[in-house]
Amino acid sequence: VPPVSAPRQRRKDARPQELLDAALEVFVEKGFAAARTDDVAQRAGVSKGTLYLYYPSKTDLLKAVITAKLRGEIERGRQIVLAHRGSATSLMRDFVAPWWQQLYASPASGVFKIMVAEARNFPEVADFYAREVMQPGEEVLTQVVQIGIDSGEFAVALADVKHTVYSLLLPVVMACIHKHSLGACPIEECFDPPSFIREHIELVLRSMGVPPAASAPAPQTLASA
Amino acid sequence: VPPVSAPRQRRKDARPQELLDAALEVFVEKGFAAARTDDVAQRAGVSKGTLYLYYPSKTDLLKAVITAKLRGEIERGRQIVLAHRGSATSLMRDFVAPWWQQLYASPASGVFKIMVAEARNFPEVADFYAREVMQPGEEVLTQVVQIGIDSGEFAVALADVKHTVYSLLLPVVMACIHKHSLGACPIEECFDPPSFIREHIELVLRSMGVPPAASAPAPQTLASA
Amino acid sequence: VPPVSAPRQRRKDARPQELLDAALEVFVEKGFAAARTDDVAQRAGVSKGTLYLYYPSKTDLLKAVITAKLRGEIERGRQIVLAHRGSATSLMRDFVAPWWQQLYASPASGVFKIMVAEARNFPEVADFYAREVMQPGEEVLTQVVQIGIDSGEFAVALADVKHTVYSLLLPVVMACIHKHSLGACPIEECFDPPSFIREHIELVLRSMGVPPAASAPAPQTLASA
Amino acid sequence: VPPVSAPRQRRKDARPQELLDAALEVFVEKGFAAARTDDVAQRAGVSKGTLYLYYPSKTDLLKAVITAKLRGEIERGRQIVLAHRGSATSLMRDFVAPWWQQLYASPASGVFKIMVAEARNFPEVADFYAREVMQPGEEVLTQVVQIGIDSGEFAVALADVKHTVYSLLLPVVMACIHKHSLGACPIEECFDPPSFIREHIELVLRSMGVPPAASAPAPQTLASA
DNA sequence: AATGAATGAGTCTTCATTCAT
DNA sequence: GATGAATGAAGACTCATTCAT
Repeated sequence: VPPVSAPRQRRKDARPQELLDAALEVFVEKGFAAARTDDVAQRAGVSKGTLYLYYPSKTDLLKAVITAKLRGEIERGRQIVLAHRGSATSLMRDFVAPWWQQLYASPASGVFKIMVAEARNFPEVADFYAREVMQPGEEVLTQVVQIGIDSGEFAVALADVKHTVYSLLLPVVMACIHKHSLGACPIEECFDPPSFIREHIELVLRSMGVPPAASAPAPQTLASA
Repeated sequence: VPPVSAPRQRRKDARPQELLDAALEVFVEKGFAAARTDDVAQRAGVSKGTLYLYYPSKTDLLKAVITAKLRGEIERGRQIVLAHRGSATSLMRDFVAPWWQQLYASPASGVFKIMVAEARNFPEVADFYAREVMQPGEEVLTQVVQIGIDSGEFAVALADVKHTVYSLLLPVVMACIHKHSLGACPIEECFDPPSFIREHIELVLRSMGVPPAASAPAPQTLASA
Repeated sequence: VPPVSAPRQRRKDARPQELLDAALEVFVEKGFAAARTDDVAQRAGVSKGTLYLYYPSKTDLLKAVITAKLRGEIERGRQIVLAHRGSATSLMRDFVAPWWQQLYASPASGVFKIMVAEARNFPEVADFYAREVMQPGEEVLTQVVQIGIDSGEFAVALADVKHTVYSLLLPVVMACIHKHSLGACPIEECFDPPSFIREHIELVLRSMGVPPAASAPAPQTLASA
Repeated sequence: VPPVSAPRQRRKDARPQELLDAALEVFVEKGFAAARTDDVAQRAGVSKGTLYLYYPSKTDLLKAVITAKLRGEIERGRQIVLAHRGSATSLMRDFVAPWWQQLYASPASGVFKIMVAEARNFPEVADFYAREVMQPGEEVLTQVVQIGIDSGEFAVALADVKHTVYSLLLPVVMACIHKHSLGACPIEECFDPPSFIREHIELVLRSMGVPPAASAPAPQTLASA
């Protein structure tokens, strides 16, 4: 009786994902242009030739990395907002914050660094990112803020909603980028991203007139999510 | 007969600066690894060989670009704070905002993109940046916030001052980076950075309990919406 | 119950020949160096690995193609001459011409192109070709011409018999080569090889003092003009 | 006083031709696909990089070799025919024969081998060859034969002129190709191309009813041209 | 000081060949 | 026998750097 699934076959199915993981690591570490395809292959545990069995060129690998790693993240955010039934404040504190904390913690956070570095060299990738990531991402957050305004929770009368969304979002994206650039250098630094994300959201809520959360333990609970 | 200070002489003295300007442009556009020294030389109007008369290698050129373009910016910020005698709120609205708006508008804003992309590949550059740019930059802003707290203008009881500074600063850095990556791609986008910077500062001030500016600023804020 | 001679078995026996056919096609089309073993295998309807079950290397495949495809052709020519009992003129018109027309029409004509291209890279193949194809080929034709001279049909007093044979043979070989190089390109061209072969033989006969064919052949010649 | 023309500069001007010569040699020897750019560069006495300063790719080098080496040859033939005032027979014996003998002897003869091998892989090159070499070449010969027919020297009533031209031309082209394939292999062979070319032309003339040249020494004189 | 021709190490990519299934 | 995933050596091409002029 032969084993149910031969390792060779299982390998073949897993390869594309393994290669994407390896490529993400190397591209984030070195930058796309400075990354060697050898390194990607080696980190995935295969030879250089194997890489080309799955992706026809280094550039195609880049595109695959970016699209594969981001599609899911945005959809997760949209689901959170669609499913929520409570207050906008709770949505921010109990769902947006953990979502971002997990995004920051995951390797996918590196994609922002790649995007920023390579957008001008690969216009198609930039198009994809603008259309499939940035736009839906902004829409989700705009919806959250709008819910808060409509319910009277948030007071943003004086400010542009779009700019509020940027004030809310950009620091998180910047934190993701920082994690993989200066944050990865051996420089002493006391920066706790989960806390920062939580407090930043709190700061924006405060700016919209939302009073601080009732008790102290609450934030700690969120941090563990 | 006074020497006419031949244009050639003037040219020669200006060379290093012209080369730095060209290098900044090309590095920001293509990324350091993908940038060709040919392009830098050509954009500076000299031959490739001439470049090497002034900078011994591409990497040295990178270091020179980063150090030369940022030193002044930080010092400007420090001077603003040191010289200021009025309220912290006014400091934010009347000095920090214009400073950042000018930084955003200047080519120096591109250095953030280069830094983010190359920090891990050039640890010495990262060290310089952390020591000479990030740390002083944070100090200056921390000082401003502290002035506001000490004078009773700002209420940041629940939040870490460091995190408040990050909430204040990161969106601006992110905007600078965006300007030179996706913002430079031919994608339709309605984003007015000077307005955003002003409103973002206002948002942070509001989060610290500072009431909106009396009369003049408000219409401007609305007008930009 | 008689065994039905499973198609698989028949297939297996035919494999080597099918592979040679496919290899000939691909080598003639692309040239040996530019031909990919993948293409050969695919055109033969097998996997790349199977190719190596039958031929130990690409070079061995080349050798097999050349030897297999030419051995028969020469032998056919020799048999024609040996078996013939009539005049040398009739031998040329009624047997050599059809033989060459068939050779031109068959895929084997492509071997000349391969040989010409690869002789210097594969001296052993060149040796085989010189010994097994060119020499016997020349011998057969020399014999035909000699028969004509001996019988008084042909007058070649001033010319070397060897050169006469070359004058007779080279255009046909060249036509075969042309068929698979420029003749295969989408270039408008009005060239009818069977007519040319017939007329070329007639030209050489005329140069040896043989009068044009009496009645039947002439109209055919004119018709093709 | 510096030397009038620096060797560096003189070198630069000569490089393209030196590279073409080297490329022709290597392409003819190995075939285009099997030829290594390193070999071409080395044979021209430069480094691989230098090759790419003058020709942007291996394919462009191929095109340049073919066009550069053949343009002149055809023009030479046309000039011969245009300038001639004597009999068509003398044109053939005294001008076409030496022209072909020189072509055979020159490195340019190798271009036929390259063309035959690469026509299908490089349609543009095939187009150029068909338009700029084959067509004018045929035209020139057709003109010669037509002159002979019109003046009553040649009797080709029964044969197609086009086919007569092919009978005349193809053996010479085939001889050129042979020189660089099997003829270049270490195979004993007694083949004297200049004699063959002379006798082949004589054979074709004879087929058109032209009597042999008056005296024996004449051919020898032609051979020395 | 300035030039730009030349270099050659380095990288992406291909493909003949192998071998576990 | 048959397959096709995997390999890695080889080759086209790039580009930072040098140096003769």
